[in-house]
Amino acid sequence: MAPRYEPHEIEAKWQRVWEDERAFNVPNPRPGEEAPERHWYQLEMLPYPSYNGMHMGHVLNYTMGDVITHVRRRSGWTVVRPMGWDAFGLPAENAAIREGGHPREIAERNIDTIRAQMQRLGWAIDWEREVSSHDPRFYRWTQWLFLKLWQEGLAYRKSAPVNWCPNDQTVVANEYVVDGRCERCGAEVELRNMTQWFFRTTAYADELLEYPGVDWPERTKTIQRNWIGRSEGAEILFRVDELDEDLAVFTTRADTLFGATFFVVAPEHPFVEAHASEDAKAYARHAGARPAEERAAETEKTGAFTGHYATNPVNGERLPIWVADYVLMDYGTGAIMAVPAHDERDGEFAAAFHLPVRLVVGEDGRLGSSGEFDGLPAAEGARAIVARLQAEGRARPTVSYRLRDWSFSRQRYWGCPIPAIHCERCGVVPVPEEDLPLLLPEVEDYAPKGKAPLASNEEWLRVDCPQCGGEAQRDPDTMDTFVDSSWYFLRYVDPHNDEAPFDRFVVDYWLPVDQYIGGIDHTTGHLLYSRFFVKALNDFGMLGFREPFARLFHQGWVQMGGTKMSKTKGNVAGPEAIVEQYGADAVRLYILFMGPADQDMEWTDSGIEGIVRFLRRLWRVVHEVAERAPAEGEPGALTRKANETIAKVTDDVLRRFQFHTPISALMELLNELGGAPDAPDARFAAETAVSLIQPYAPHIAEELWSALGGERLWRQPWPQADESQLVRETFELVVQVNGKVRDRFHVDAGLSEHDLVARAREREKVRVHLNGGEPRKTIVVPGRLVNFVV
RNA sequence: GCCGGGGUGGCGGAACUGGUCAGACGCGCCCGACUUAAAAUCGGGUGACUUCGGUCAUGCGGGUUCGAGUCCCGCCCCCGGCACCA
Repeated sequence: MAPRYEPHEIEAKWQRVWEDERAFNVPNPRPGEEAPERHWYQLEMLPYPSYNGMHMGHVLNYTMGDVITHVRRRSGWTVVRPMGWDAFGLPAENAAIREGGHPREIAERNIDTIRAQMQRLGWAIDWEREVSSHDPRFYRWTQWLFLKLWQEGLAYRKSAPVNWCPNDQTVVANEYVVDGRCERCGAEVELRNMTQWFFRTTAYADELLEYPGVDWPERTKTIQRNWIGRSEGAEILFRVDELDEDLAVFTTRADTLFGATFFVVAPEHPFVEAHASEDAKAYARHAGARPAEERAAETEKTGAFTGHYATNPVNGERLPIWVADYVLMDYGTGAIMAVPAHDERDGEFAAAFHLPVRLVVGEDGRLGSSGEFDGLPAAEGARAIVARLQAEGRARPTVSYRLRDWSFSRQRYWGCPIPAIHCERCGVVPVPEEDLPLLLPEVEDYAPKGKAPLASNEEWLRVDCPQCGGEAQRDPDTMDTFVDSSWYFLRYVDPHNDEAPFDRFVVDYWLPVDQYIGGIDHTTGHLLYSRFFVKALNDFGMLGFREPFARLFHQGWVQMGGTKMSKTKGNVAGPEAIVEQYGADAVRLYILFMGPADQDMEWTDSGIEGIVRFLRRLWRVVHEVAERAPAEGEPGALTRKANETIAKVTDDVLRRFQFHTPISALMELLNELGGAPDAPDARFAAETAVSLIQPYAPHIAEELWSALGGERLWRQPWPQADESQLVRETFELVVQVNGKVRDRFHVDAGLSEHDLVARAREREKVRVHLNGGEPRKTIVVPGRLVNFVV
């Protein structure tokens, strides 16, 4: 009799063994010593410990990573699979304000809960590499990297309009403003002019458009490319004769220059304040104060004449200069030449203010009314016009981007302090490297008040200038948490390094990350920032690659009530209830069996019974086989089925990234095995089933492997399909007449096409449908079918 | 509007390069066995219609092909990204 299946007992037992035997701890290579050549860096996006526990979306994500880790490990790869915590950030801070307590306590409590859940689920993680962004041993190096980027000119300060969240009382990066609202809290953001720290992400705009040697989903690359928004065009200077001043415009349609009939500047353009009429200034003040969202939603064009004229450099025409809010200050030069005939928005404006319209590109795509350029195709015309103006010093080809530099200062407490000192005499001075980490001080009150909470900590704020020794002040802002997550994957592989953020030899060994798994919502944020960091650090000579993530997979959302699980919506389901009732193996199998991992899925536990039945049947059948004396005889159908399953599971996991179909295949194998537990190859089939299910359900697999007399399944080589067993000796031949199946019967696989046709024609059902006639055409698909066309 | 992804049984989904009557595997449902009974377990059935010969079925309409869920053209619907970006 088989013992009872007690998931809690066997799961605890094997988790202890794995820990004692350091089953999933992986050493780093050392220079001069031999290290495994086949290595694999398996990474899933690090969790944000804002919940007191994981939800099923996390479980899906990390279980997928776990399956890959096991299959790769057992296929001969040395797999590193670390884990850590994105612990800084607003949710912990807001929770602390709401509930009392310190954000550190809340973050660390949540980390403890999540870590315990992860361990309970039995994931193959190298816990000795655990890092947390709020740990001074980590953020010391975040600060160090900031100083490096600053020193190299990739971090700088400037006053610029930034997104201000009035609820969180802090700046929010463009990437995390959705529909004009703060992605975190949903409050409508305002534009504010503030002096902020920026990373010069635009320095890599062109390179970020390319993905050399990188296997990413097409849609992800498209989203990033849309976000970067590269347009080729030209900057053209228009002269304002009476002011003896030039105004630059950016255009992608230099071919329409002869069609310009007016000129427009953005309300925020310095020209308005300097030279515009009082009416125009009043308009600009009013328009500029409106939120960008509202401006964009406006269908009616509004504007005012400034009282000045700009001269079109190509034909000397004087164009009235208007101010209008449909022109944006932060794209191009904040000024445009308006061509109402060839630009929809300019056309609307011209209609509203009765301005002239002049057509200069014909139906045939060639220029007209354009002087010497008449007859040229548009693209060629644009080049020719820019070339002529360039010779006159009035134009140059340029490229414009939608991408903005990343503003990363936050007026909040719970983040990495910025190691910069403001000195009246010396300006902004870096904190000396030997003074790092610059510790986050304790403060009494970190409630947002519109200025950084650290600014109220006088004692911390006051400091001697490292350059002149005079009285100076620390920078009171903290860094965006996306700075932490832009390099955590580098620290994971060298987490205990006290000399540097990471060792180049070590990162060059493990990285780029072989497989990254995470949500597509991070496409224009974290994923773009991480690429920026890696390119910059490569330029600094700190590492030897330019892309952080070689392969990328986005899991679908686990939803409840049709929307993504979120704590604020209250639709969160965690694994604990199912773990408690059925064990970790059941949860792991069930979440992967729910459907294709890249598709959104509606959470329901109504199907868990099927998985539990499967596990119990597996338990019973394998024990039944283990207790029988092996039968004598030739391998048969079970051997072939087992080999087919090996091929299917391996291919699905490693090549197709499909995790639910292997479970179906294993169910099929078990169904066959259950029907023939006394077959001569039952033992082989049982061993194969247990071995193949190990990545999904490692605890029951270990236990059953022991029952079959094996040991340490996690160290056993991944099964290889025996090709010779995949070849069938007979197959079912389908016979069609005019494409309709009329008969099917088993034939020897070795028959020639001629024989197949002959055998097919003998069949009674086929003869009836052939009606005595001769087929006009016969199609033979070897190994499958014969089709007669009459 | 532009770009990307997707529409298959009551449900989740399978069918990987056009080729074994599309629907694997599981859920649900129905029937049966065991049981005093229930649960659990085990066995069987389950796309629709049917005059039981078949016929119709993968969002809709057309096309290519001996053969289309799979390829092509047009349309409808759903999801995601970008959007007054010159």
